[in-house]
Amino acid sequence: MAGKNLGGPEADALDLGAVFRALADEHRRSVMTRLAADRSDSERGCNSFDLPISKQTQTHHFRVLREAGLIDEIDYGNRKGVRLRRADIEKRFPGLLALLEAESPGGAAPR
Amino acid sequence: MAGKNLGGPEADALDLGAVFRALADEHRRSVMTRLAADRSDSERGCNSFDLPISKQTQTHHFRVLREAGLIDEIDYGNRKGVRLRRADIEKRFPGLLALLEAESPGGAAPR
DNA sequence: CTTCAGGTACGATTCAAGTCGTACCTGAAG
DNA sequence: CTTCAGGTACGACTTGAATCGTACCTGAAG
Repeated sequence: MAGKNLGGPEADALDLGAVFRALADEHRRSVMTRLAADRSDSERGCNSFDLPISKQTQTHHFRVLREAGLIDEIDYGNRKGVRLRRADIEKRFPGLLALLEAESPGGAAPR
Repeated sequence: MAGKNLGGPEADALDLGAVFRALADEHRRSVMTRLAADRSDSERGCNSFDLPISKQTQTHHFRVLREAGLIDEIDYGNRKGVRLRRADIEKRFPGLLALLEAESPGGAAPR
């Protein structure tokens, strides 16, 4: 029952180019914006984002995010979980998640 | 003699998607990394970056950076100047330039 | 004036990326 | 067992972006 975590790069190995390429796509940025705005960092289902694209394309986008080191994907066989790698991102690229959070619909307010 | 400043978006109109798309390219990110690391924010020539690409392609890349609102281009007719829009970027996307500066060859040292 | 370096405009080419169709796998629920 | 929803693998298509060739413009220096 315990899903296995699909591999991604180590925290130190995160590449800014890969991160920017990942965030250049609107759908992926939408996912990251919502993940950054959710401070609970709870594991979420892949279809909790209501992306207006086919499931094959969703698979592709989540894979890109994982290979960029931005999320963890937990494979349960017939479903999949997604979790933001907040600590690793914050350590390697401090401030990046704040930029994304500021793009959240209700998240532009400075604190 | 006074070059005219080629237009770009206003500070408030900077789009994070366009910025990420601009920074996704290695050559453009190389330019921005060096601009971010140079705290003098002086105007620089376009060929002061030693990009290993043709001049037509350089024109294309600098245009993308300008249209994303990251740089100003000053047209003198037969040459061109480039200046980082540090204040506007810092206002709209605080911390972004620090991320780029950290990628600078000698700029990874935390303060 | 002519020459020349820096830059642009336009088009063509090449390549990467987003998208989806078809087929298949996986685990849970009947 | 069968059924079904969620997900993946593979291939094909399409679009956008990076690159460059050719031609032309601009201003400065002879």
